Amino acid sequence: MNFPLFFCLRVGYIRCMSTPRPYKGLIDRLNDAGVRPTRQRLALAKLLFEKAGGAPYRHVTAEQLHGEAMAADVRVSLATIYNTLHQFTQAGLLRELVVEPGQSMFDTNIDDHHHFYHESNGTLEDIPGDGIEVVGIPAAPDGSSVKRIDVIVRLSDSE
Amino acid sequence: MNFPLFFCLRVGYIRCMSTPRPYKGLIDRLNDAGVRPTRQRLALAKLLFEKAGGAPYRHVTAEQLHGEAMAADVRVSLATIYNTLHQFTQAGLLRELVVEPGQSMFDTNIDDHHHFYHESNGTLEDIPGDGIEVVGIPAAPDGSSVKRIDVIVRLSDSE
DNA sequence: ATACTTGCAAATCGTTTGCAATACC
DNA sequence: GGTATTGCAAACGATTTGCAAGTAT
Repeated sequence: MNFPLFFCLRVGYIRCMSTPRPYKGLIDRLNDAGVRPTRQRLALAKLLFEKAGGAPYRHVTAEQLHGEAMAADVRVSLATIYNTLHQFTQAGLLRELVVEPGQSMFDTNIDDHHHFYHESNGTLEDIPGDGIEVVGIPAAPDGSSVKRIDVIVRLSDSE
Repeated sequence: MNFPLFFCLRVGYIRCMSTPRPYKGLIDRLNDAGVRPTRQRLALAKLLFEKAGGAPYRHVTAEQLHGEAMAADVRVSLATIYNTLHQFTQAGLLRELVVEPGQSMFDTNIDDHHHFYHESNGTLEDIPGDGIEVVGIPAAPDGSSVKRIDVIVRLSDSE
């Protein structure tokens, strides 16, 4: 009779996610992307994909996500954060952005779109894909093809 | 009588730069930019601004430049390379680009222009400023102004 | 049962810094 | 001569890796 074990698990789950029907949807999402839905990956997916305050998407660094995980009582090592972010990126769930030397940001918006970068506070803001367009790109040289275009509009405080 | 000393200096110079009238022009350039034309800064400026094979401009990393300096028998520490690259950038002689996580590139072209990035070999290629245009940028939010727009066209080898 | 994941701690990489020695004007 | 610059080696932060222990299917 493994009731006690089962009970423990439930408690663990409830503590981790704080919403009634927590990981439903996320599990499918991870499975569809081909990443095994482990406890920590689900917890991070929840933070990434469901915890966008008002905004539809998020831009986070590994350290930030780690901090959020700690705050949410989800014990995940930083190494796992990095692994997970890269796995998600490879699986097409995230997009990695480099805006400043020294650290990567991960964007939960994987559609074509571009970014404002607020230099004052290191924050990124989406520019909707149809709000901007790049024209006049010369043909890609020789045997290469365009994989993606990144546009970063760098903003500095000024009135 | 300091003839011998003078002689040594000449030899040093000739060894360092291998062209008859070596730093003329570069000295002015550094002075105009407000950086003192020291021996190592001149040597690096020479590598940066005069050693572009056929292309008008260069994209180098700190490590690359250090390697070139070594190869040219110019003894400069890596720390000085970094210092110099940042001083040149601040002085408006270079432009810093971040294309991949983990390292910065420095571009000797400071005019408005954008880049192809060849993911296969980590190489950057200029797209002339008038060969590309970004249209439809929403107004900069609140009290901020556009400082600069970076467009990176990422290329991957195909077929 | 087996292969995949995780955590930890150490290693690595690019970059920065403190400070004594040196070079510039 | 006085200040700016350099080199070295150590410090640093972000990221990665190796490996033993834990977890998913």
